Amino acid sequence: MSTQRSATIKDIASRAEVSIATVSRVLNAKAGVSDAASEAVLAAARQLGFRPNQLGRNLRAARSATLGVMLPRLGHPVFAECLQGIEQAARGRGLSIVVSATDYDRATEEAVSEQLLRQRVDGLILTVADAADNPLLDKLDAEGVPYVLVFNQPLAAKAAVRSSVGVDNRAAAREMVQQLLAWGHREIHMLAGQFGQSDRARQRFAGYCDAMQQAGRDWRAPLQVPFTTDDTRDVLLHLLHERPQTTALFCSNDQLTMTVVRDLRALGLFVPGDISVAGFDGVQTGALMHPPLTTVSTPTVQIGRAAVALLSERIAGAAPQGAVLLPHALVPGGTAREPSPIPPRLPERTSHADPS
Amino acid sequence: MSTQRSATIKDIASRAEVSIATVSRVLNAKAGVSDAASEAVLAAARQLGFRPNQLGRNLRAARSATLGVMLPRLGHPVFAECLQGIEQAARGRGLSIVVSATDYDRATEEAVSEQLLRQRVDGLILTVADAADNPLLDKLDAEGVPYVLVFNQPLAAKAAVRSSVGVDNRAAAREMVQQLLAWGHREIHMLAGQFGQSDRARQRFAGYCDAMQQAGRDWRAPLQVPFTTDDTRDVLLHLLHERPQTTALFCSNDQLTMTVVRDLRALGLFVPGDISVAGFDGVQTGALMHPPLTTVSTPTVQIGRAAVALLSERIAGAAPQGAVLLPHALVPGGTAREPSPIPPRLPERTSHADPS
DNA sequence: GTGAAAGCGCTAACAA
DNA sequence: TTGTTAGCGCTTTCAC
Repeated sequence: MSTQRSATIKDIASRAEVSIATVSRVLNAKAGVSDAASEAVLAAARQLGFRPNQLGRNLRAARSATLGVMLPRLGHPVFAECLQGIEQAARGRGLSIVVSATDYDRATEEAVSEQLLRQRVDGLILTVADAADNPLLDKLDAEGVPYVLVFNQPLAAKAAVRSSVGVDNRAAAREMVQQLLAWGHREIHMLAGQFGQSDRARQRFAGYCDAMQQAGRDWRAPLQVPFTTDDTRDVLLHLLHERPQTTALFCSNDQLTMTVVRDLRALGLFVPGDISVAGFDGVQTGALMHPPLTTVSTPTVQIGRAAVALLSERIAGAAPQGAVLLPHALVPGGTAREPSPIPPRLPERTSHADPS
Repeated sequence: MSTQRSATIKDIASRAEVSIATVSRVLNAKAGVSDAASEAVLAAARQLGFRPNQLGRNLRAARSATLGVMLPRLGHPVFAECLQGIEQAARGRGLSIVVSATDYDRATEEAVSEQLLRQRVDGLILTVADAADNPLLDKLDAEGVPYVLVFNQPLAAKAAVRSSVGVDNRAAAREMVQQLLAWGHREIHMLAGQFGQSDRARQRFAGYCDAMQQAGRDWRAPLQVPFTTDDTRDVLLHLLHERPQTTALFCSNDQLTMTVVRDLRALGLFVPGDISVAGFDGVQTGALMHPPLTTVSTPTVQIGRAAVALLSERIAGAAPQGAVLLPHALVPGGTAREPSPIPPRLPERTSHADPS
């Protein structure tokens, strides 16, 4: 039990009978110290159980060797995997990360980033709810704070001044929907998280429109499902009665995809026999589902790693690199395939608002 | 674009024509400042876009308002959810968290905790690979560092000097296996992550033994599956040929459970028709599986929140509270039920080491 | 009600 | 090769 304050370089200096400058030099492995002094310092440090105080160092250096990370949710598989990549890369470079969640809330984004900046993090890695028109990013630009966006794809207009890492959401969504069309689906509808809360969802919707339009098919506005929704049965029933020719659904993220697959099944529909479902993200558990999710896999961990690499360059003085797009991949999975020639028998339209 | 150094209280002082002491008092809302001075300071701060430098504050206060968090993996749903709880609770208390992963590696645990301590975090929230005999924890105890374990259940002998939050792994596993026995299963085997890397797995195994022994059934050492394994077919084939009477499997974590369910199916077995599978953790995606996982649900988010609360008390000077056990719950799910009267036809025993 | 000054732990410029 | 000293930004005595 030691409640005593921990040793400082001063303590080492007096014990080793040298000056604090010499102690500092030895501890930082600077040249120009005699072997005798060096050994004495090292010995004293060991005896005292010396642990350098990073606080002092930081203040002096006016940097913290720390990266600020700000993500919407930490428990969400996509962000959790990305965070894993960030942490790993940061640790590899001797950097710490201080992590905050924003719950997709602008006010929280504002508060959290301010807190991070007060701690003088060397730079920021962040996903904002909406990068398209975001005062916070403008502020960071104006202040010259080094940052890298993850998952957000900034508008082309801002690409010159902003760095980001992610996938090409629009192109990837287009490819996925093109695949559905190639399988023979004609009426495909989209379900998405709320647009106001996710520019990714918007970009993926744009990709869906691209593909449908190009194929000469009608598209409709996506059904927007709040992030908190964990029962999509009513939404699905509504959709399927209104558009009974629907043979495929495209979901803007895999959390939603898994929920939809479960709920379609709960409504008595077979996936993919009666209806095909495709997703986006490629979360790990998707591959464990039965059937495995048909989805767009995105390199979440690598996105995190790349963000750290990019941010390090920015901190070192490099100019913003614009949007770095990492490769995605279509996962055939088993929740989507050619549409059945006979349309499914639709379930009764009863409310499931009160699940039994 | 402002590469200029940011304003300090000194800048405010000269602009507001007061002393830095007054500035500090105003910014910290201390009493005893005239309205005039107060307004002048606030105005100057606003004009200069002042942002308090936490680094200076920390050095002076000899505390960082930061909690260190050290977990085996950040992408793992259980830890990710826990981290979400930690972050949320910390943010609510105005604390930051600096987060590191250890990859279940002792050397990394050592290095990471040292790094955290150098940053003078006010306390530590951590999951170690093995809390039973851990030099790092002994060191933290000796140094009087406030910390709270999450998920680890310290030995009773250490309960007086250590704080931890988790579930009663042994009791919960016992209940789950008792449930399987109540359904009529007689030969139940366990699959687990590697013991050396997880005291949780060991405790859950102990619970399995408790239940089997109490029911007068034989139990066997669990099949240990490395964390990196994502194909359990060979392990399962081996087990099922050696013990063809097996009707139920108990897995020490849900990641493993989901993999096992998928692989049994790949081997041509029906779950739960041919064989029942039960898991442990209650990860969110488990409920989206088809059928939903039969598992022990654990309050991962609350564990994180409780850890922050406990740690705050420890930092404030409270004595260690020993092990806090949060309630778990048996989730009936659909991957386990009464055993089928007719034993399943076993698949051929061919190697799947090279999956097609 | 206010200000001057010390000092938290550290690094680095400068002098010796 | 070594030591002295200033100072990073802040809070907090202590004196006025």
